Amino acid sequence: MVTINDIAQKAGVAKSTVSRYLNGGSVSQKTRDKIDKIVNETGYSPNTFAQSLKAKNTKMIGIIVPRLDSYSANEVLSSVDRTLREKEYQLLITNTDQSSEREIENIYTLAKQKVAGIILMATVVTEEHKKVISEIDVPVLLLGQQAEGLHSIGHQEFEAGYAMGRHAGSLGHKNFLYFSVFKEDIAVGQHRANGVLTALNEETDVNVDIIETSFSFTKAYELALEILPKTNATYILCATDNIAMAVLKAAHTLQLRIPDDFSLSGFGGYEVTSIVSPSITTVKYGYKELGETAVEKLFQLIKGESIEENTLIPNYLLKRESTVSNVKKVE
Amino acid sequence: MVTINDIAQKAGVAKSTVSRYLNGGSVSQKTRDKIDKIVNETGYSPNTFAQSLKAKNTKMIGIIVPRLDSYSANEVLSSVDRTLREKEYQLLITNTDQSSEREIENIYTLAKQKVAGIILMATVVTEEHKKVISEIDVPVLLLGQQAEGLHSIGHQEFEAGYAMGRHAGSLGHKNFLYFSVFKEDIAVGQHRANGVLTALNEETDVNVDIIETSFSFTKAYELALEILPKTNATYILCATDNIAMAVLKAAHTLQLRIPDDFSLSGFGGYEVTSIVSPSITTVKYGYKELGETAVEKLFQLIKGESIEENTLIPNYLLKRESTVSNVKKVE
DNA sequence: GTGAAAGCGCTAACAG
DNA sequence: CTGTTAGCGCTTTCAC
Repeated sequence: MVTINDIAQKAGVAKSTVSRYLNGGSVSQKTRDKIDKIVNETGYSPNTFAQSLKAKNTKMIGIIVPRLDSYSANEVLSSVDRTLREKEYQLLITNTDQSSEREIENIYTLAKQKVAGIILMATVVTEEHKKVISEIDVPVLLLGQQAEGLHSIGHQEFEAGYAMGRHAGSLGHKNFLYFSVFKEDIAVGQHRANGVLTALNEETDVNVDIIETSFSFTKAYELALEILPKTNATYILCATDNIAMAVLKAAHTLQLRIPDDFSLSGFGGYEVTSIVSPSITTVKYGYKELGETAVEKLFQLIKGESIEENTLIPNYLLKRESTVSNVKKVE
Repeated sequence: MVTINDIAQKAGVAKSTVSRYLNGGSVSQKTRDKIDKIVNETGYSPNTFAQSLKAKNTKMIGIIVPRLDSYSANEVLSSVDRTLREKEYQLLITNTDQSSEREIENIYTLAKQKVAGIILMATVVTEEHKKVISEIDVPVLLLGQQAEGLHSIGHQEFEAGYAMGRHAGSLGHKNFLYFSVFKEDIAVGQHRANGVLTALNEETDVNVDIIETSFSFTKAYELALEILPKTNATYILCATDNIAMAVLKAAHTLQLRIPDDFSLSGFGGYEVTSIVSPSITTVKYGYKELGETAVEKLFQLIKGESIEENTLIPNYLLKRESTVSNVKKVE
């Protein structure tokens, strides 16, 4: 391994001069050229660890994701990665497999690695999270959820839910079924759901059943198999596209037709919703923008600038084949 | 920041003793307890960089992926991550956005970070790759491709192609269309394709058209829109599930029916192929096993053990609704 | 502009 | 078993 000492020696200068050369300090053109040559010859590249030892932090950003096999997580990941690369930062991705405990663990691990900042895609933010975050002195940006006292960025969940609720209501349906998720998930289980329910309650004579399921495709599928035969809903709203896909599959299994037997919609704007038939009405979230803005906000945090506690990214409704007017059936 | 010195001082021992305590050296129970207490009180955790400075390598494995938004990449990623965690290793994921140049770059970056080993999901392995890999002295395991002189692990591509070809042939079709990918991709563009063609050529009186497309959904979709109306094939094989999904969508757009107008199959075993209707015949690859075995092999490499140059993971055919016997149409 | 020297936090002989 | 003593490769004063 070639070190700064080797370079200094070969160039006949002190290693501090090489260090200056490396870090843009003042070095005469002559010395610079000399060192340049040696560095190129040897292919020298400074030892990141030795650098970090002094520097106290690195050009790395850590991101903690609940799962690697989720469309939305990957969209954000791609976007964050791209944005970071422009800034010559490295992304360190760690996966928690949806374990809250592992989230805490990973915050520590990343802090130890001296990442400059952490983006945390938590599902649920506990007191313990807050404690750990305050202990380490690395800025943390919450993504997708909010929590008091922590900086966060996320989607306009209420607005998304509301837009979808309006759409559903405007089609003249009266009986709705909403596949929601557990309330501990503030963003999806509360804000998104509230948006949906608020809009639906603005309609007259409507009946809304709410059923709680999880983000798991399989679980949602099994639940749908059980529920679909019993419900009289003519419009089924699902809290995520994933759940909507599960309901679609269940409908298929049960030989029910969408949108003839019932309308169906999801949330998320997953690509697959446009491929299946019928294509599924959904809300397209701004994952790319979310990733970009997250990085921007995190850097402001790192620089010590003060930013608003919570940033929300807009989204828009995509009306597709899976949702139709209820009037049709009456005709 | 609390350092080993602080601990040593507070415990009234030398820092080397603390170091030994940390690394499982021989320390008396009494001293151990004393240090234990201080460590817990202070929440001390050793500085990874200082450790790495000496150790010359870290408990991190780097993985270079061509894209973050691909099903197969994520399956492997999940599996590698899980396996690594059991060994208390961290995964450092870097993304190349399918740029070969960036692959080279990332190999360097990871080597500089002193990862213990690198898993490279390359699409094409150039001479430059080989050069770089030989320069750094970190073991590299190629995943999904093979190249002479490099250790690799991948799928049984030929066998997969052959199995699918047999299936297609056995259904009595005579006119086939194969959406392949560029030949530079050895695994998919050559081995998989060869498997398909070999099997198909064992049939009599068959006609196989080959059309080259890319891994991009959109590109495949547009190409399919153009090709489908012209072809007389009754069975369309696609090199990936992604391409198959694109063809499915194109068929939909063109109001063609699958499998009535033609049978369709993909490769990969993506979850979505079981959700759409008709469900799509595919080959289920062992992504999980691939990830696990990759880690295992990489660790053998790291330990300096010699392993076979190339390891292949088996897969199996999933017959679904999208492929039916040609005889049907004659009836 | 440049060099000498003092660490950064930790590990690893080497004595004792 | 434990303390002393060198470094690991690099950055950063502080004189010159």
